[in-house]
Amino acid sequence: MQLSEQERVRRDKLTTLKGMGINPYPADQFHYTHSSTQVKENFEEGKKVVVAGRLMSRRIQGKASFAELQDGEGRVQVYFNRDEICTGEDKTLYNEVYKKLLDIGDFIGIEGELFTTMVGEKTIKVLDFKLLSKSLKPLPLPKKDREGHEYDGFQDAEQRYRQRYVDLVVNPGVKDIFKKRSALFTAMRNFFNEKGYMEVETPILQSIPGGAAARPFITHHNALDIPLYLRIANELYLKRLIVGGFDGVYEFSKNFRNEGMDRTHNPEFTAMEIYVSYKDYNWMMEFTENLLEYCALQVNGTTKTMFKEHHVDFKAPYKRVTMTAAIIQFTGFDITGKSEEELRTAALEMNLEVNETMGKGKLIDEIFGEKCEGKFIEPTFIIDYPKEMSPLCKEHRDNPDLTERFELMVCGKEIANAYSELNDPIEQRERFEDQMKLSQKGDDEATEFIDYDFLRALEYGMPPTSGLGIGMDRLIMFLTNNPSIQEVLFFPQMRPEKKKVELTEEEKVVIDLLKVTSPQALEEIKSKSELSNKKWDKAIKGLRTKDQATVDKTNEGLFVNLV
RNA sequence: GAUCUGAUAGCUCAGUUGGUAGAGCAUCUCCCUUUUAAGGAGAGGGUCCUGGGUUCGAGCCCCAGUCAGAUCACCA
Repeated sequence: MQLSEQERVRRDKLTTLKGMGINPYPADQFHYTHSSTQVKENFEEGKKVVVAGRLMSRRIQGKASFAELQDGEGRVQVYFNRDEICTGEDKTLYNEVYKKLLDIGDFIGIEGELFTTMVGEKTIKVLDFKLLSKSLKPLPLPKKDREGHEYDGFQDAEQRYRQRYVDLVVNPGVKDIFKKRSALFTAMRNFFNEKGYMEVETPILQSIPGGAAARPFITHHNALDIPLYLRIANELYLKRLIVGGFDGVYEFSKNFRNEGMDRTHNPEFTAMEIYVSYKDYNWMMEFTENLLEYCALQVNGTTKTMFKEHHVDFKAPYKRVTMTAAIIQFTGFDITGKSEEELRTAALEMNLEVNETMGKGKLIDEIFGEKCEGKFIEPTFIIDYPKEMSPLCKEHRDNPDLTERFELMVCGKEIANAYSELNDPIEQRERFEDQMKLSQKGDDEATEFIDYDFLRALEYGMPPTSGLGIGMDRLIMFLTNNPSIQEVLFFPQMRPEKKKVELTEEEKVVIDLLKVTSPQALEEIKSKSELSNKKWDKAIKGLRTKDQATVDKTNEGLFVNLV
């Protein structure tokens, strides 16, 4: 392993510590009495405390030193004085252990008493300390001056996401995002549980990926010898539970979609779905706005928030705009009663990219998406979607072309989607079949599987039900003013880091030959390499175990491939 | 998938027309008892993302690639 000088120095210190009889990774529990915030909030001059944390900065001035200790809640200043720590003749603990063998990043436990410095900083005077865990890699050290300007920040997005642990240690704002994320989940759970709805779990491995139209990840179950799909949605399973007789069920659902990645899409993301029996989408709208108002308050302490340049207020109630009205408002075009051809012509006149595979629903969605969606900044319910793009939604009670569906738009983005759920099993079957036709026509967003077990469940009877789905990642992006989904996920998906592989001299010879042409006939490359049989064998086996090359047997013979 | 931008010390970043690789912080050594981004003095630390090419000579120019970011496309 290639070590930097600083890493070697820290390993040497580790050895020295062990040589002095100090265990750098002790096993025993460390009993602390106060957290950093408790120290500051319940501050009393002269009070004895025991604290633990990571050493984050040091200012050494000879026989005295100030340092900062960081724990789960924040930082507190500690004061090391040689003669306080080493009361006798032996000054090793201060001169050697503290000054020379500790580093920024080490975890230590401290026993001390509180005092206020001349500059007024609440501080712990160290009477004794103990190394709890030695850190072998130097942390980046961002610093802030009095005006809040940051120096030497750890800001490179790639490094921050790949090494989130470092990001969290060093950038306190990052921790706050995830505390808020957790607070949001707690708030929703409380809101639902208080109303008597039950949190449930449904399968992530599904033999039919249903409930949405999206490209699934596929895997294989060996014992059953069948394909299984990672869920793209949990909707159909939650409705089965409503059929089974629960009044309200909800699930925070990790969903997986094998589609593009960008700052608003991660291959796995979290949705919350809730289904409540005997309700309709009008009830659900009111429920949703109350829910979001409550969540915003719990997370931020206020319903008002900023997202980029937009001021957003989650205070209920929100405006309701029909999709038809929205399209008229922004394009002047009335979609009511229009045929597929008329819609396509209108879309073309608006310079939208449309094609023959698009049905009515898709065309309307395109017009809405391009011309209207981005215009709704304040939370707004868009209601009454065309039937064709909502295969799981009940037909509108007043208009058979529409469905009882709403989406909640915030800052031009969808964050919630809800229906009066379709519970007519015969119509549901027809809608699925229509989707199949769209799919065969080439619409890759249409559902291509029919879940017959779900239809069977509906045939037993599902009460009138309203369902709501909320994109949790998106919502937390809005509540924390983060335009990138990667900032609100602890570990966003990244391309794997390429490990640099150490190759032997013989292996390098073969790789260099493969770089010229690949695949190459085994006998040919072997003679070109001019290696002995034994060395050749070792080299090619080495390359195969290091995943640098493969040997493939074809009708033409054996070939070596560069990976 | 397309376009643009970027990758240099542990971190943040300079690097001129192609001519010995730089700064601040961090690290190491020495001095220093109430500081708060930053006390003083000195020292060490580099696969300039990778692989080719041009050239007497490449961190810099050319080609190919890797990774990331932004914009777009895609996305119930």
